[in-house]
Amino acid sequence: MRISELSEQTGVPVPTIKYYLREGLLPEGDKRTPRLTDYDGQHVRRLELLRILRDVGDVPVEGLKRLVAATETRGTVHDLFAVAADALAPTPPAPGRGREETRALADAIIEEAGWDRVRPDSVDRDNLAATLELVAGFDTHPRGRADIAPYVAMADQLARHEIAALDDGKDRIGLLEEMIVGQVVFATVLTTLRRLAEEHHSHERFGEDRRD
Amino acid sequence: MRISELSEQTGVPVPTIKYYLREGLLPEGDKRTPRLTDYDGQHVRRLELLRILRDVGDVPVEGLKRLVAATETRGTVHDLFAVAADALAPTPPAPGRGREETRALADAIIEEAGWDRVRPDSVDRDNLAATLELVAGFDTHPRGRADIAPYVAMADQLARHEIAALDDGKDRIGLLEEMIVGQVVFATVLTTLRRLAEEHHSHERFGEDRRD
DNA sequence: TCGTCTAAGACAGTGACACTATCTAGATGA
DNA sequence: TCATCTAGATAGTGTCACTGTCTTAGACGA
Repeated sequence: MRISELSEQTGVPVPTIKYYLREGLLPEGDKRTPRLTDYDGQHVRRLELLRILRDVGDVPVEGLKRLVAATETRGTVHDLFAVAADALAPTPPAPGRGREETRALADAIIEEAGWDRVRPDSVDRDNLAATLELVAGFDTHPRGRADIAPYVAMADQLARHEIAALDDGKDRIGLLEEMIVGQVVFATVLTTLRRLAEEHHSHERFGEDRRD
Repeated sequence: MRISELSEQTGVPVPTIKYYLREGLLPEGDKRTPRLTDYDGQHVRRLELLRILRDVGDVPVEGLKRLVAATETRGTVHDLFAVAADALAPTPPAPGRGREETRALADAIIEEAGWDRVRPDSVDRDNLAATLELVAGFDTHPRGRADIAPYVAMADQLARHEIAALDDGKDRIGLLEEMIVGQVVFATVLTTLRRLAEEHHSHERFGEDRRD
């Protein structure tokens, strides 16, 4: 398959494909001659995967690179997932004042949840701490563990469901793809559903409420 | 309070405050003379709110503008929330092929959830449809209602919890702020917690799994 | 074989976004 | 007094994710 065909089949413009090739997001095709390269179904699939992660999940190109690098991870499938989680997590903002405490709070939340398999240096420990730091000082919202507890329970449920739903017939990269797409797609879906559900449920409490 | 003080108290640079003033995100201060304007606690609070929405929730400036406009909404608090939900929702991408079906599927999901108070023209109906459209054709992931059902149940739980948690002592704008900050902050928190939970729970199933 | 098409690869340019900087004229205040 | 600050207008910056242009040269149908 030539690059123009690859472009037609996926809907991704040729210059964008070239860009992804340059960035190492898409493996090189089979170079038949210096002027003819052959692409195949593997490239089509990779391109579709990249587009879903970008368009649905807003994963930055930098994150996609980390994810591609993560596929090289040796060890168990669990190890692979852990590295991929870091790749997918946003880079935490530089700590401001109060990060020490929020980091301790984040660690306490994770411990209390019983998530003892989370690496001590997981990027998301810092992400959680950073979010708590940013909202500290704003009156409404999360002051301590109690406010977060319902979300911990929810996240736990979600994760169990998603891990259980993975298709055992796949190889490690297949499992990784399914996990990542699920994480990204359902994060978006859940956010949207939640806004819809809030619109619905606010009616019962505030449907007649005309307060100033 | 002068603009430099407002900047110090909030940590937002003066040029950024001027930018927000220009964009109408921050109300003008009290103009004592043509060269001296007085800002107060209301401005501090608004600035903190704007920063949380941008830094934690990645709400674009355009969305912040829609939100500010939404505060003018007459009618019930429920009406106010509905307009704010549209303001906070991303603008749906232009429909591609297959949008008709995914839109019908989105509507069916909402109906099946029993969310009959959602406006027929809610922006998030299109957002849900757009996401379903983008992942259609990728083998893993949401094919139909059954895949989405667990997320619908989860969103329903979340929304009930959050609506119930709102402080009844506030005025309509206070309620709106609490709702918005909660939505945005907890969406981020939940996404992070979920990645952490997946790292933990993947250990049980894949901790020894070294498949190729 | 000729002539047109298209590819690879290098590199420059674009557009959106969210600021950030500069400049001017005119107060303010130690 | 005079360095410092202000409002307001306008221009510039940095990042990100592409997108376009150009050159060289193989591919392929007539």
